[in-house]
Amino acid sequence: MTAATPDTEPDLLALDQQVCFALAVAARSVIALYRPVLEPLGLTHPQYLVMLALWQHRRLTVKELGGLLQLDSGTLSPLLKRLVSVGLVTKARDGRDERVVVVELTETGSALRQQALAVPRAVMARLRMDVGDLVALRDSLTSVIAAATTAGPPPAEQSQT
Amino acid sequence: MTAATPDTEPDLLALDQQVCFALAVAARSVIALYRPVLEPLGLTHPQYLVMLALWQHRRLTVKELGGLLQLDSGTLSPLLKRLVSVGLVTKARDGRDERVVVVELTETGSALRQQALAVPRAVMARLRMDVGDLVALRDSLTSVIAAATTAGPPPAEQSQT
DNA sequence: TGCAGATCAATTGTGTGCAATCGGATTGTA
DNA sequence: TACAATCCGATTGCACACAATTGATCTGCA
Repeated sequence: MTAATPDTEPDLLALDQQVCFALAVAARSVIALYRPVLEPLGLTHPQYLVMLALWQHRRLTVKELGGLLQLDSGTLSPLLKRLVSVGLVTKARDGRDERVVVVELTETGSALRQQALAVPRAVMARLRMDVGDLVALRDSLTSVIAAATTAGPPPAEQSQT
Repeated sequence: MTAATPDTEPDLLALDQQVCFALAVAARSVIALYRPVLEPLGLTHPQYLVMLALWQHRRLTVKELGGLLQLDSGTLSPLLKRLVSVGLVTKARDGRDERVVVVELTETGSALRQQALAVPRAVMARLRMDVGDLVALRDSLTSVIAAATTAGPPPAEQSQT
């Protein structure tokens, strides 16, 4: 039980640090689990996420990709450049709006999906974990993402000047 | 739309991807919450974690730091170099074992703790989130970290020792 | 004593991730 | 038609994060 004493402050502060540190370590650990599985495909984890988005949508602008993956162009530009260099995707400016760059799968990129289908199972094999725990984790993560992304800066600053 | 069909295989595979992606996004989002709070202290989030460890232990070897934070020397070396350059910590080789590098707080580094005490509260103010959800998240994360770090490569290789 | 193997930190190279800025293109407005 | 504001992606600079290698040191064993 959570002792409902008025002085719960210290616990909350400690909890915050535990959660953030655990979040960072967990993300790195799970991504590390993907590494050997993705290595035969020649993909890093972020590249795998980009390919997942393209396998689903076939054709996306850089901005759309950034929205889906929560990444900006500073990260996506070099990443896509590498995917282009290995022949998995193509980049081309949209004729109707020359500002927009459309990313599209190549034949090779589409074909890679077949090998990628085995990835989730392989990762799950390494991460032997209770399904219920996994569902609970996903729900918790959804809450944090919502709280962290909607939360404006602090509560609200009184305008001064 | 969570269809509870007896053929749960596809759902599990999809869930797996959601979890890992959500983990990456959540970690980045929460670390982004720390950024403006840590900025007045002149610290990045990984640097803040190193300082937290030193405020607690006062004196640690690079290896001990790596064990506590789950980071290797390739990450810690340049990070510590920056903390040394701004005068928060010192590095010195151990006299008894010249391979070991001992990291220690300077006066400035110790004094910074006073300002850092306000950090958790400020982050919690930005992350307006139910405490129960936070506890659930921490517990879930603990499970994943345990599962991801203890899990050897694939299921099991035939012993060859 | 002497040497092979292990340990530890640093370094190098690659790949994200983010802030800030730039240049080209489009859109709204006068 | 001009022109300012906006939008979009690329680029630059900095800071992790990890694999692989290197160099210095220590330890165990013959």
